[in-house]
Amino acid sequence: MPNTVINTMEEIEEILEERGVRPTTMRLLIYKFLSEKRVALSLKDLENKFDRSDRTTLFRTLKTFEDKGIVHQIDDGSGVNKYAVCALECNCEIENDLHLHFHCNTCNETTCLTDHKIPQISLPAGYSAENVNLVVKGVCEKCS
Amino acid sequence: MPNTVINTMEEIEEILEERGVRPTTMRLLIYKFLSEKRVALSLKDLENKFDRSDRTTLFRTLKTFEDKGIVHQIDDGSGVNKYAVCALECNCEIENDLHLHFHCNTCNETTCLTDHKIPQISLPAGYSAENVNLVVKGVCEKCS
DNA sequence: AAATGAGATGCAACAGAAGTGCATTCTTTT
DNA sequence: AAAAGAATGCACTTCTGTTGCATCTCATTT
Repeated sequence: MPNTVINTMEEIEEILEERGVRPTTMRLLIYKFLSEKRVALSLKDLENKFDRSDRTTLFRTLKTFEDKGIVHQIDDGSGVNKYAVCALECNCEIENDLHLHFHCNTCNETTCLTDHKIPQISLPAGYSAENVNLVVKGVCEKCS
Repeated sequence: MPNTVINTMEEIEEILEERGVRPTTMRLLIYKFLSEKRVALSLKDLENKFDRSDRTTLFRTLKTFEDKGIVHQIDDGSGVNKYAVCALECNCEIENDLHLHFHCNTCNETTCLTDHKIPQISLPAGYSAENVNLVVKGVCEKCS
């Protein structure tokens, strides 16, 4: 979830270290960029922003962040993976952090609607859920 | 949705013609194959089945079917697009055909749970929904 | 401070899926 | 049968994601 709070570099450094990620300059900048955006970002978005850094570095940074629970990946159906920083309490667990995502067909932006939890879903007998992905597509506030 | 009913070739021919799709031999076979499967199929699945036909033909057949409302596309988060034949009454409209999809992490199969409609979702002011995609991941009946 | 070593970064190359242009073949219509 | 239009097949391109390996950076140890 994109934080509305802007973190200082010192705070970001703490966040990364808490999760066992070495706070390099690039990682701090990438985290800062992600956390300032209200929307989920793709690798391409990072490439455009950090054009002096290599694709691979950005790619691996996202993977590292994901592995360590710093960002979560979003599949909004656009065909490219997007990422948003997790809320503080978020453990990306099925019980407590399954919010829905809204994908705007006009501006192509994907927003985390953290306040909108996914309703309880009943499954047929024999099926067990581990994860739920709910993406609503339409027109966002900005574009309507 | 994969029909449980097996259609005769004559019936399939009617279905295609009703939708304005010329019922060529390949298209009949592809529809038949799709409709006999309980699960959504990828382009690769069709390639494996119809190895004497060209990828492009299969690709374009799926696109044509999708455009004409004969199949619906499913993004189950596996990274590849999958397709399943629509139910008879399905117009892929938000009001009446939004069922959920279940993706099994073990067998990698995606099933349409047509009986499980997507619950009503409330959106913040200014947002309007055109489409909803709900994929539950976990372990299916067969694999549990 | 210099050496060491682990981790981070950059470059190149690859893999898989999706998509397009064009020539050829098939079907339907006249 | 000829013509027109649609379907198919082949080759090629693009885009995203991914990996291997060499190099660089930084923290730690001596």
